[in-house]
Amino acid sequence: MRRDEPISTFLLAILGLIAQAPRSGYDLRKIFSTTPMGHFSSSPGAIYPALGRLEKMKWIEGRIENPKTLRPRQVFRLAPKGKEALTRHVGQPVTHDDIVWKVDDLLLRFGFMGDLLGREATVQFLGEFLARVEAYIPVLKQHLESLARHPAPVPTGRFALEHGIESYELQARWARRVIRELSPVSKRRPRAG
Amino acid sequence: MRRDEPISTFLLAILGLIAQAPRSGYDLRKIFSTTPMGHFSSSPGAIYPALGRLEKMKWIEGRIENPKTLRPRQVFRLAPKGKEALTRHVGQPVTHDDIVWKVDDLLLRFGFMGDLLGREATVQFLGEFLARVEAYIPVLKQHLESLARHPAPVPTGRFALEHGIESYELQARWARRVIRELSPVSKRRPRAG
DNA sequence: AATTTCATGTAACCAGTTACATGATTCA
DNA sequence: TGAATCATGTAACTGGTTACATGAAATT
Repeated sequence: MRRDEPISTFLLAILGLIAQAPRSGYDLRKIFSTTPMGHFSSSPGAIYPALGRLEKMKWIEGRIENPKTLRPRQVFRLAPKGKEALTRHVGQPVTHDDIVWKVDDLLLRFGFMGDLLGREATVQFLGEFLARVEAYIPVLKQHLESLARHPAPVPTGRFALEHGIESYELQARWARRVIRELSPVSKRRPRAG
Repeated sequence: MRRDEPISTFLLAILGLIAQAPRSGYDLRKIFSTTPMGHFSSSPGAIYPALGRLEKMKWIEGRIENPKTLRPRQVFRLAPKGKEALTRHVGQPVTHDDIVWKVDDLLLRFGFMGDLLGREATVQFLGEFLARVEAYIPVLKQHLESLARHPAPVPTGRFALEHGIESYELQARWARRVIRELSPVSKRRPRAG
């Protein structure tokens, strides 16, 4: 078995967007530069070579729309190989390192997951996510304590770490909420009485 | 006037840490790999060349500790030019783009700011940060509304965006709290009665 | 005696940034 | 008529990743 080629956050974004609907390089640029999705800025020098690579790997395929014009618009759609790779990637288990170094990536994977994996797998993903986050918070609090032992006149370092901790706590709350909303309530039991 | 050479998040982290105390490449690697500070992973292939560049720019200067051994430990301290550049960089005004694409960078700047700029400038920075965040939240809510108009069976995209909005709301609360804590309360007025 | 930790670095590769280039079409 | 938008791309540069390499000192 060949090992999976790793999918960077940037490629993930491109693949995910193309999975939602066929798109051109220009479409992607617009999305990256105008919507909250994708704070990966995107210059043509990043997008077009990436699309070229994905096409060469047979993960996407381009179809030229107006063949006669000089610079015809080329729309890419996801090829079976790409769909397989993308699906496998977003469904990967959540690791500790993901939580510490790649939250953005996790959130992006989550954002595309609904259509690709369905409800059950999504809930499972959130469960793993929640467990990892809950395990990490105490570690951060430990660091905070040792930081607090060296007081500074303007302790911005400590405040920054507190911000980090609060962020993870928020993520845990968010995950719990979404799990709840995605779990079948078997038609919300009517109030007794 | 020569334009400032831009300081990447990675260089910022290195400079800020060296500003706190003289450190070797190895020290930095340890910090990046073991503490919550710096989710910029750091391989030697990133750290050592970066230190080399900073030294060539005269922003830091290295002092070799055990000159006789084959691989002597080299400890870097911040040079005046580096301190000036770092101070200028962290004190830069908070822009909209920072809020959207470089929150990590902002938090890092904030974390180092206490020692470099003092209380007043820090509070001002937080004020700008808060204003930008408060201005951005409605924009995100707008996007959320338009997303909500295309319902999906498992709307993970919508949930991801909600996560983003909640994060910014948290940041606003955090900023308000820290501003409060850093503002001189003129000795907390004793309760009347 | 073997493993881990301290400590620094290089080389090949890959990918992203910036700036440049082209030219049609639509709008003011 | 001039500006903005649509639309795609290349070239030079820079910097980060991975993997490799070296070897002393401390620990087990």
